[in-house]
Amino acid sequence: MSTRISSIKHFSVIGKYFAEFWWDWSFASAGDILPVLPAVFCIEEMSITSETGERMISKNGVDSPSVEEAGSGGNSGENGPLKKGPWTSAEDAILVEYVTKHGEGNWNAVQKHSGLARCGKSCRLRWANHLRPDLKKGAFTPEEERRIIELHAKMGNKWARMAAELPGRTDNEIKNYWNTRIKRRQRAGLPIYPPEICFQAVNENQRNEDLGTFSSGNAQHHDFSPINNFDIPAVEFKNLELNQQLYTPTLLDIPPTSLLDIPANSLLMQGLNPSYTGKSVLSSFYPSKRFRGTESLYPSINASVCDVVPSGTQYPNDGSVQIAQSFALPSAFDNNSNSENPPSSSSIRGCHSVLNGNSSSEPAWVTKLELPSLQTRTGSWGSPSSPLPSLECVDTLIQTHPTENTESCSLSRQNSGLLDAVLYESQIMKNSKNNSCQQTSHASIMPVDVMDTLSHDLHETQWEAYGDPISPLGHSSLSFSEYTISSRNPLDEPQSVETVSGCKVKEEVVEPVPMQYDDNSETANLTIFSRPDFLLASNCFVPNDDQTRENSLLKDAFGPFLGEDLSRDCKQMDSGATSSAQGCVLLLKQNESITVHSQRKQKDMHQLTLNYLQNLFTV
DNA sequence: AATTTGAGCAACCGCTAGTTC
DNA sequence: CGAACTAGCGGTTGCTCAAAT
Repeated sequence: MSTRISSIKHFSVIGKYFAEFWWDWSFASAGDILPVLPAVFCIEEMSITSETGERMISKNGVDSPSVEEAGSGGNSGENGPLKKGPWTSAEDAILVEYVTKHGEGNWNAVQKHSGLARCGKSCRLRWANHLRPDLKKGAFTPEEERRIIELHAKMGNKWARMAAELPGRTDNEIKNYWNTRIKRRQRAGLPIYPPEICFQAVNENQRNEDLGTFSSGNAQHHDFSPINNFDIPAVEFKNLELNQQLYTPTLLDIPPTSLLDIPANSLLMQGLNPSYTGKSVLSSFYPSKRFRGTESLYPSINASVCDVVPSGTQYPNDGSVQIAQSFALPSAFDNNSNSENPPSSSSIRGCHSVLNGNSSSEPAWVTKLELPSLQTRTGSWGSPSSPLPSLECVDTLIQTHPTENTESCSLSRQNSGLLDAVLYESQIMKNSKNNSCQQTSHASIMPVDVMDTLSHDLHETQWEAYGDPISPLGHSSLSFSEYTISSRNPLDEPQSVETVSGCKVKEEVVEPVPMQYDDNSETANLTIFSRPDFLLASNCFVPNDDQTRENSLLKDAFGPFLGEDLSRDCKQMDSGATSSAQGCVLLLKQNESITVHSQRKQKDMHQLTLNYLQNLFTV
């Protein structure tokens, strides 16, 4: 026995494994628990003597009670310090016994009545995550994994709700799984959502819209209807190694990998159409935290999407300008037409803390990043929901045709940073200005009824244009069609990775099955709403009073920085046009909120933004 | 064989929000 | 109405273990 135990480094490990055994064999009924306890104590006692109680010191330096203490309530914690760190089987037993007797709830009473030196919260977590008899142990099954992906595509980071859909699984478990999966797939350069999930979610969203959810204009339901909940799931991108050197000072103080993880081309696509501005990139900057009930996550976006914008009149045909709009904040494009979401006095309404009424002193995006899932929003937003193809999807799209342009190898997103990618795309856009002109002229946002009637035409013209494999966006939209169809196993890993001129690109196996958009108005509509450049509609292009004020701010803020170019740009904005500068100024304004914490950050960001714009204008 | 690195997991923290008293 | 309690969330930390170096 001692040999067996000595092979296990920590008694908590014993407890862990024993707990599994214990539950598997002893939890047929709650009444079966207690007879097992002596065995638990026996093993742990031995492990302590053989391995010492090194782990009894918790990380905060509080002496943890020994097993005996925990078991006997020697360090009850009612007056003494509460124990932290891994739970022992003895503690588990105490907790289980307590819950068996008294039921769940009133967790703070556990400590008082059972002598367990754990806070109520810890007890609750332990019970919920490990001791509940209905918990499923072991790794997720493929089916569960598939389900998690699906659910995440619909719900975002609603771990508890996801857990509710997966019997026996806990939110923490799912969260850990998801985060691990994200990391793994990011490392592998894979899209987070498998293509079929993308398509499925988009389809579901569209179906729901067709059922009238979005026309109800009722925000009360969106929290109950995950699919319609435009909640932005958190997607963590911490470990992607791309371009860290270049951006380590980081634009906007966003962890560089997080920003860069947003595929440059998706930024570009957004940039190509200012309507894309408000959400995917910026929602990453302004992640949703939990919001409940009637809260509208992005009221300004809400307003923006449904506004009518004359087509083709207000977008400067300068790709670089438009690109910069990728960085604009939602608030910049909010003309507050939605009475349900009155204009905020803050010009940075995209900021989560503002939206949620929180007065966090720190911008939410300093520490949190989320990417949009495939969710759409409906309800109070009263707008056609925009089933966002995940950025990961776009990411994959980018990689689908890596050799279409030889330049992509020298300046591909894979090998260069965001700025490089932007510059690269700018160059391409210059080369295909005619194309982009045509494209952007269609890039305006119109209300859903208009969209309905025009979607067909839009598709025929714009979509084809996007499908041009030579155009800057050609590969994107084209491959999106392919992408959504060509999936095999959603969990498939890439078949191969090939290197083209030093650029590592993932090879996607694509079955060239064309979508019949034209024959299916629903699908066509879906296509339009799914299009990245449609998704982030903005009403900023309709000048109003707010706009005028904004533009005046622009001039003030950017004049000294950019001189003639920007001044010209701002003048255009005075007449209703918009500009990259607008977004950047807002970034600067946003950055001012950082100043409280770090003038250095602000300085860095000013410089970075300035450099960015200068690069744009000089490409 | 020793060390390093990274994945996976459990647990915690800080916070917000809902519910109950 | 406010306090206490609880649930939930996002993020983080620390640990173990296995693979890589």
